[in-house]
Amino acid sequence: MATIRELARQCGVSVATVSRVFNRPEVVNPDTRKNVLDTAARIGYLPNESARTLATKKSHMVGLVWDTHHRRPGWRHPFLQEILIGLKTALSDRGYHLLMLATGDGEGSHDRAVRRHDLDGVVFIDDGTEDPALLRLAGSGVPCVSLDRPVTGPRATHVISDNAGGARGAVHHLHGRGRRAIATIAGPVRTAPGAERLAGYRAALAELGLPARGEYVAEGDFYLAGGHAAMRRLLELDERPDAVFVAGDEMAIGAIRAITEAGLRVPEDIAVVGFDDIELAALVQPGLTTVAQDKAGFGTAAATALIAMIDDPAAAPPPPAVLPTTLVVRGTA
Amino acid sequence: MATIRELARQCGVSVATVSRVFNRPEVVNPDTRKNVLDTAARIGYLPNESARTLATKKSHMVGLVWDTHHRRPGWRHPFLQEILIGLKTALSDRGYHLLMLATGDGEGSHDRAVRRHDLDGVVFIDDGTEDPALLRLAGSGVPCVSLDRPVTGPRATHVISDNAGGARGAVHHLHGRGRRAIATIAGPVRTAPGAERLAGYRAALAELGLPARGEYVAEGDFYLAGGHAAMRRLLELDERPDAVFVAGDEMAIGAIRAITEAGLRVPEDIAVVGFDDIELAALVQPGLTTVAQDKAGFGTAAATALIAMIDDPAAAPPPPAVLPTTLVVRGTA
DNA sequence: CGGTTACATGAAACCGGTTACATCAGAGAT
DNA sequence: ATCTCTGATGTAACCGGTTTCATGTAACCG
Repeated sequence: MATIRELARQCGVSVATVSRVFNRPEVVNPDTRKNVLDTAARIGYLPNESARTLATKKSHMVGLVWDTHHRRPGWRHPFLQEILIGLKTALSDRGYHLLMLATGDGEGSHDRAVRRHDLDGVVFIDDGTEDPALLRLAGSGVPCVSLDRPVTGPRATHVISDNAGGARGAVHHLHGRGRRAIATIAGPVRTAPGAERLAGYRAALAELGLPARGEYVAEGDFYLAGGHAAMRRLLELDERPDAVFVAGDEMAIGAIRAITEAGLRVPEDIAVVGFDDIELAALVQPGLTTVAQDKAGFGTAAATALIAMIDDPAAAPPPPAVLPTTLVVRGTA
Repeated sequence: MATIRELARQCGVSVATVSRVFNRPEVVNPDTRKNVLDTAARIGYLPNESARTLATKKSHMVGLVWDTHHRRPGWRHPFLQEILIGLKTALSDRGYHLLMLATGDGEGSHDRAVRRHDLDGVVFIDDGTEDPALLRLAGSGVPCVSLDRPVTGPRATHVISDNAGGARGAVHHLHGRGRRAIATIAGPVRTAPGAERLAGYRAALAELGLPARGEYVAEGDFYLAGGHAAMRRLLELDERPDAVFVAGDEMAIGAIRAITEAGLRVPEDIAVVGFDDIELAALVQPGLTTVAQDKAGFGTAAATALIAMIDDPAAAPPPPAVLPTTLVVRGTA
């Protein structure tokens, strides 16, 4: 394995010069530089990352923590792969790598791993506000960015969809289709997306001059069964709604199933708009009209924010990134 | 940040002793050991991974390479999250971490990353046989384990589902339901799963004494549209099949759609069995009967194989792990 | 022409661990 | 009492980079 000293010897220069060629090429004489680079390529020299990290305290690695044993067993993050791709691409463009730190390692191990490996930053994916190890991390001054949930810390920020705006757009769309009795199936209000989408629904009703009826708000759990149950409750109301804004696609599929089981038709009797645009939304029949999140945007926005914080250790954390949503009109509304 | 020398000073011992406490605790006096561990906990000492790696050439990290720009844009690996969880859990139990190395970095960068970071091993996820960088890697003597596709190399092995067995089971199941005109929609035969599932289908026909008709084999592409198109071809045959074994769930959904569009019913007119047991399989209506793969098993089997190779550098690579499949009977057959 | 300056480079300390080898005390053997 | 062996520990070199500081050379200036 070629080391920097070996390379220096072959080039007839000192190790300091070789190091400069790779780290601050502009300060070394162009001829020397070319010579070093050529020989490096010839003998297959690659700088050793551990040695660099040891000397500089910068690992060029960021940790990725995501919950492996989610609140619900069998839960799959709807966008994990897209987020991973976005993150990975944006990070590797800047010379960073991603180290996985799934929840469930020995207690409180995230912050340990960060210190042991000199990680330059961390991203929390759809998680983070409950685990004490994560709070400790966010508070410790390591650059952190959280996806889908706000997080506070001296060098922490987050990226989130425009949940309220997307919800508003959905309700306006239903109104535009002539619906007036518009109900909602909300996510758990203790989650940021759940609360924000509900707020957007209410804001839209107010803007449209529609009454805000308490019985038109059913709380679900973001899962299919919860959407199903919530819809059944809505169907039992005296004044049955003619449209539902559902705060998550999986719940929306459940809701549609409940509607169908009740002998009603979608969208003729009840129109449905979901939120997320999961893969399934395009595959069910009729196709689910839904508010699409910018999946790849999560990854790239997170990478951008993280790198900004890493590059300028003194600066304040960038403001939360709010990703625009898009209404995808298919068959259910 | 506490270093080993600082800890040694506070304990009144040498750095060598401290190092031994963490690496070969049995050779140090129990009293000394306890003293060192206690003070370590008190001052929050954590051994620095870069320094360890530099000294030992073992990074306790394994690379994960998976294709970010798959053959088809928008392709999502059906099990990525489950595999990741299985891998991560099994690896972190043994003190290893996962470093992500997505395809699409600068050309041929996988093997570079492996060398730069002194990675102890690599896992390829549903990928690997085409990229020259991966072949180079597998040939280079780094422990490699590939998921879903065979690989060869001095220290390479793979884990794969019992594709042939699963396919056989599916056909036997259809036969048991009284079907005799059993067609198949195969995956691309150049892929291992595609070829093996087709072989299993043929084997079952032979076992059951059913004729092997060439026109009953339609090749798909593992995607919904391909399954749809393949099914339409099967529907045009003079002797229409009364059952189809489809080598992938997504294709199966497409096939069912084609059947429905033709005015036929599933399973009454044509029974369908898929392969994979993707999330969607349980959510469509009627539920898709399918051959389930052991998703978490992929991750744990890969981790086990990898660690075996890492622990014994001299040994031959373990034989390929073949994961059993399970037939999940739902509504389509 | 002496003095300042910019530029290119080298020598050596340093990052924080591991480990080969040396040392030493005490137990057991002769 | 002396020798040997074992167990516990310490000394110092080493892993492969980065970076401070010193040095040398050539250009620039009044």
